[in-house]
Amino acid sequence: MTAPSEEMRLRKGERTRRGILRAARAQFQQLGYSGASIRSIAAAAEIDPSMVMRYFGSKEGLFAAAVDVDLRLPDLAGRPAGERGRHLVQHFLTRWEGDPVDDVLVLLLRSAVSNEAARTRMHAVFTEQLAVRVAELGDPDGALRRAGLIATQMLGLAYCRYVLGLPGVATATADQLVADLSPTVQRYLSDPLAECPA
Amino acid sequence: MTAPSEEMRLRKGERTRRGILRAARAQFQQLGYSGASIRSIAAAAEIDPSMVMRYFGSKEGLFAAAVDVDLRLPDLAGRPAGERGRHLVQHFLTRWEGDPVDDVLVLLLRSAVSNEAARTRMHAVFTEQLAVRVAELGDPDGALRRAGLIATQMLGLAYCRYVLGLPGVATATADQLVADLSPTVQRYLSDPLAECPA
DNA sequence: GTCTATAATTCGATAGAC
DNA sequence: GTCTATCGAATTATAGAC
Repeated sequence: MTAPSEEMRLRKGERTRRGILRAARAQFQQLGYSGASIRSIAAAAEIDPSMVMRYFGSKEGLFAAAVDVDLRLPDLAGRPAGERGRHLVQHFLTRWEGDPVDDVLVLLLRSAVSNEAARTRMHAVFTEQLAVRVAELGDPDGALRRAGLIATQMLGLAYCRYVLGLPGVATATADQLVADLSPTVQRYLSDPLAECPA
Repeated sequence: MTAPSEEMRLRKGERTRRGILRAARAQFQQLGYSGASIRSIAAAAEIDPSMVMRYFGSKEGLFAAAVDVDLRLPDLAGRPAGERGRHLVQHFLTRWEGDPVDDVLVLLLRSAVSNEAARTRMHAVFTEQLAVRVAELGDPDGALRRAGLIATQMLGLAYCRYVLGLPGVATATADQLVADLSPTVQRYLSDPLAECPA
């Protein structure tokens, strides 16, 4: 009989690695990039600080690994035009309500205010994931602006609800928010955009 | 003939104080609370680091002084109901476009992700300034939620345009943004809110 | 009021034993 | 793979000369 081995429960190294990443996300989220320290992250993960360096090379390497994110945006083109706004809002809220503290997009949101790498990553997520989905609906010229408008509303929601915990926003139910925000996103997806002045 | 004195050009202490505050806002905004240092702030203000301690007592004291903000929100009740959304969006954008880097609300927005004092201050601005204006329009029960919805849209805009510099948002003109966002804010001000589920 | 000097921490990163 | 020990740099804050 061989060791429990590679397949069953992950190799110990992989478990350690994930433990570090989880602790790192929590700390980067609460304290920002420079506020979090390798020492405190290691303490939270209950391992030695030198292990962090071994696995990720540097603090920057750890951060880059921590902010990898796939939004897994649903296909909107296959949906009735009138339901797309609601569907998109619902997708974000379902994802966030599951484990907001653990969601990488919220971490990116918090980190981007003081970290260039996080800003760059956020731009990539925006253009490669959100804008691409919007562009699939036609109006390729306006896709970037439509996606931008949607981003202002959805990132603003994440910021007010999960970062600030604003009274009127954090106390609302997810269903209320879906009902209130869906018409906005629906309009950004389908209504004519303002003309650019001469 | 007395000294040029207290009234004309401010006392030297006051000028120094303002210079420190201006430098501090710029650095806190770019680097976050822990990323900015008293030394670098003092260098930018071209004074000695110990002066900062003398004027503000500590880094926390300096920060608290730097994030004091008055939105100077216009009176909405005196306006035609249909123009309120546009008027409010226009107010924010005019203020931000003037000197976005220097605006204290954007500084608060950036700081609140990693600083408890900034979050607390943001809550106060929200309830004492925005929510109060919204409550003046009637529907006192829904005022907090309406104000919250407006906050998600306007703070989301500030975040995407001034913090992230997102392609579709940062490249738009202020007039385009006013046109695109006004209907949203107008709806949050006046449309019926979603019912709270049983 | 303004500066120098420095105390007291804390940080990221490295070297090397086991 | 995991740990101890430590370096060098940067930080906040204080004490005191002028």
